[in-house]
Amino acid sequence: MQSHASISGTSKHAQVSRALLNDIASGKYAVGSMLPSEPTLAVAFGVSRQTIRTALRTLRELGLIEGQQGVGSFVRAAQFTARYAYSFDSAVDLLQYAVSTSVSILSCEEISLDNIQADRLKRRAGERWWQIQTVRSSQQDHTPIASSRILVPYAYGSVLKNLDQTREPIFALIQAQMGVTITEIWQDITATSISETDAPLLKVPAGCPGLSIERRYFGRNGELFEVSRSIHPAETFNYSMRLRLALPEQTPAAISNLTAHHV
Amino acid sequence: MQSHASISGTSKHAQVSRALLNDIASGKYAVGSMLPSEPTLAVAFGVSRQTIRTALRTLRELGLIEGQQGVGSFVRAAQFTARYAYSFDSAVDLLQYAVSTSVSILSCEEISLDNIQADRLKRRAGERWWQIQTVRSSQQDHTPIASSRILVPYAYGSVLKNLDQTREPIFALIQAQMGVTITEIWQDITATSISETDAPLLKVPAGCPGLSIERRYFGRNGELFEVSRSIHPAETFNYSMRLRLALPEQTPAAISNLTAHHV
DNA sequence: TTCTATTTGTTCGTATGTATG
DNA sequence: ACATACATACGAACAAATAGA
Repeated sequence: MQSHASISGTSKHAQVSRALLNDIASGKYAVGSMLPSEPTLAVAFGVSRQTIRTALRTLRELGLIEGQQGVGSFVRAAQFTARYAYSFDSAVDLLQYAVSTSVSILSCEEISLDNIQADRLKRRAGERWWQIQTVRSSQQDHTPIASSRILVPYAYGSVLKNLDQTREPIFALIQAQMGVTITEIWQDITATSISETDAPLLKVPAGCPGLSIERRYFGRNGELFEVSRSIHPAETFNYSMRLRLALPEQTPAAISNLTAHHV
Repeated sequence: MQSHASISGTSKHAQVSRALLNDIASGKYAVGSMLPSEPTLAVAFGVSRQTIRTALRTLRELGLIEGQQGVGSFVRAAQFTARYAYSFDSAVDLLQYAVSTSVSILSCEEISLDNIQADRLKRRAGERWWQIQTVRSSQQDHTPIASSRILVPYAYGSVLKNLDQTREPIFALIQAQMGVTITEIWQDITATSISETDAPLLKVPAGCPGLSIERRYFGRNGELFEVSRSIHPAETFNYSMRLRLALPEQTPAAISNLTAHHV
């Protein structure tokens, strides 16, 4: 009945995502602005809403857009260009130091976000989250390495059971037990003065310089799964990484989908 | 008409992908074997083929299975090892703050490595290098952002001519003028107390917390092209990055280290 | 506060296209 | 030629979240 033929060799959704990719790169849809609604795009491109959704999913996987239920899809980034790439294996590298360290859980409690927290997380004040406080120390000499404050949405509280009996990081527990995938981590590194509350935990004088690493773990659709903030004493912690020049062959698979659909 | 109810809160395709994830991990579907066909799975799970496809796409994105048209879906791996990649465009991100800042060159002189420097660079003491000292400030309010000490091998001294007239980072100059390619960057981030010498440059009291970023630029054969160390005042500088889940096809060969070393 | 319209998310059914054996 | 299997596409409906009246 309908013409399902691929006119130019590539699929319709690939053509649509390619067109939108260009529109975003060219600034027609600026970063931060909203895309037209899916039904609108469907009419504009002359395809079904499902096809539009397939195209938008590609852009979402590239990190270019983000969909929000009840609101729309907004542009997150104009380009996905990788020249140097830093990659790591979550279990091995991200918490590599975990193997020679031990964690003690100071507290694990239900909290309501106050205004400051809500503002920082871009959430609503009063939302219920779990808050875990831990101190990580060296297993050899028991030197404190990090004081961490971890926030987990209330709905994921079940992963916190038997927390002291597992050695896995919480984001790994959420992935395994809740069946979700963490696709993006935002990491902010700053230097701070170690606060009065952290100083005794880290066994250093208050006011000492410390390295603060805040991480936010996001899922496929931008859901926030965990927020952690760790304070490390300056003398005992060094964050080092190696960045390698990314070869052009290593472009994301989704892009090759757009250009040459079949090899 | 139909029962679209979410039984346990999560979507059906998420439940299906989770179930298949377990089946693959448990060995019910061995690596190299084929999954049942999509219609078969649809009947088995009591969902539509579309839902099965959504679940299979998740597994495909995780690199666990691979679909082949006309054949079926193969199991590629039993376990999902997450790999996150941080990618950036050298000019945009690595020195992104350069666009709204200005650099003043305090000194540019020839030095001989002393024992401490030689040890840190893993070079011989007495080697001749160029040393450049700069201060970077905001163009708006002239707030100091970074005090940098940059070392360049004596042989590359020619790129330092007219240094104050260019806005490009030195590693880019070396690449362009010496015809080499920087393939690897090592980056170490630590918190320190701002020293007596840096404090006046950054217009902060000595002893304040500061973020130290040391970078080493290597060529294809491991040649060291540049070493830079920047000290940033804690209040004005925040090193943030976004790590995205890397698709298995990409497999960037980068190595990273996250270490806690003790003095 | 409640109601309503809008928008994305999910799911179903159905049909056709394309690659494989 | 034929059957099988995945890939693509359309239409329709409901669910959930949101924004505004």
